[in-house]
Amino acid sequence: MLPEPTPASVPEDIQSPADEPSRRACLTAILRMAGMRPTRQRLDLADMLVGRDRHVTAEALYAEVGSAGQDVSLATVYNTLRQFQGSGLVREVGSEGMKTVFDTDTSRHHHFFLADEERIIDIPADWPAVTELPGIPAGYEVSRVEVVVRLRRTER
Amino acid sequence: MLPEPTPASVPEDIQSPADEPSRRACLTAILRMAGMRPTRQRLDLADMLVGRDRHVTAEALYAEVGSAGQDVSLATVYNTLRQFQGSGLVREVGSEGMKTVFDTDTSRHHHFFLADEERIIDIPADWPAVTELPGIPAGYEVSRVEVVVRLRRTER
DNA sequence: TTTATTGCAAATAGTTTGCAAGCGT
DNA sequence: ACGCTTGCAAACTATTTGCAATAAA
Repeated sequence: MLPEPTPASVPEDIQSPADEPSRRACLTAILRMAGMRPTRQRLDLADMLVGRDRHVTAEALYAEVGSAGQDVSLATVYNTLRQFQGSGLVREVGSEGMKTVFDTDTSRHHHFFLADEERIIDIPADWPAVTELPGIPAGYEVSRVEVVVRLRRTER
Repeated sequence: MLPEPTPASVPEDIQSPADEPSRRACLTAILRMAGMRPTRQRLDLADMLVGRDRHVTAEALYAEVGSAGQDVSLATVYNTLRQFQGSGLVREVGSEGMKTVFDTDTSRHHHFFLADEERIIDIPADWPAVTELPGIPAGYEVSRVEVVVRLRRTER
């Protein structure tokens, strides 16, 4: 998806992985493509996220960036994560809005989630949602399987 | 699951549905069974929830109970919903904790959720999670299907 | 009368925002 | 220089909690 950046000359006085300079160049290109100025803080954050396989909270990323010597304010971490989200660099997990929703039907069933209307509808319990489970990590057992089918209004 | 309450004599000077008094008796029994004192506010809240098919937020329930003339403080609504949840009278929907989690992998895939450890693990994208969709309400289209497999440590 | 429950206000947690100062182009 | 970004603090939203007053057993 990304063009390999031209390998720049690599100085040796860097304590990070060997491909660090070209990685920075790559990240700069990505930010530009997304219409964002490649500021120091955006590069630092992108560095910890792009191409890595992670699940992070704003708070955790803030702590991490801080302990790495770089310095990015918490507000900027929040704002930058939202910008990255807007550009498809990261994706929000779960998050059915911020309020807790309680369901009076406590039996096994799944949900339609109408984001635009802040509304939740039950999917009938007899729907064969998940017929086969993925391999569970050792030492764990399934406590609940929840399927959320997010709906949006059809255009026109 | 509940024994039918003995049908009490039903006075006629009540503006609620005809079975209201026996319903209150039933709710009282439920609260007692759950080890809660059947206070006025708990009965009022249980009345709007038990046996009805609803998805409510604390805020919405508070507004509703207020506009119904009864009066329950917001804090009590919150606390009572948690108590009801503990007794299995209601169930929390979704809610993977309160912090927003961002995933650096933006491709289609699902998640294991380890509640105890505040940790999320990707389920490999090739897992055939949902083979068949439920009937979608008219006027809507699916924007995303998300499966959360909640795991807990196996005891011992 | 003893113990549970309520309501209020204050505390907390997570996140967003306004605005002056600073950086990228 | 011009405009986007940052950082700080204050604002906000959702929820919990401490505690004195009150109601249930």
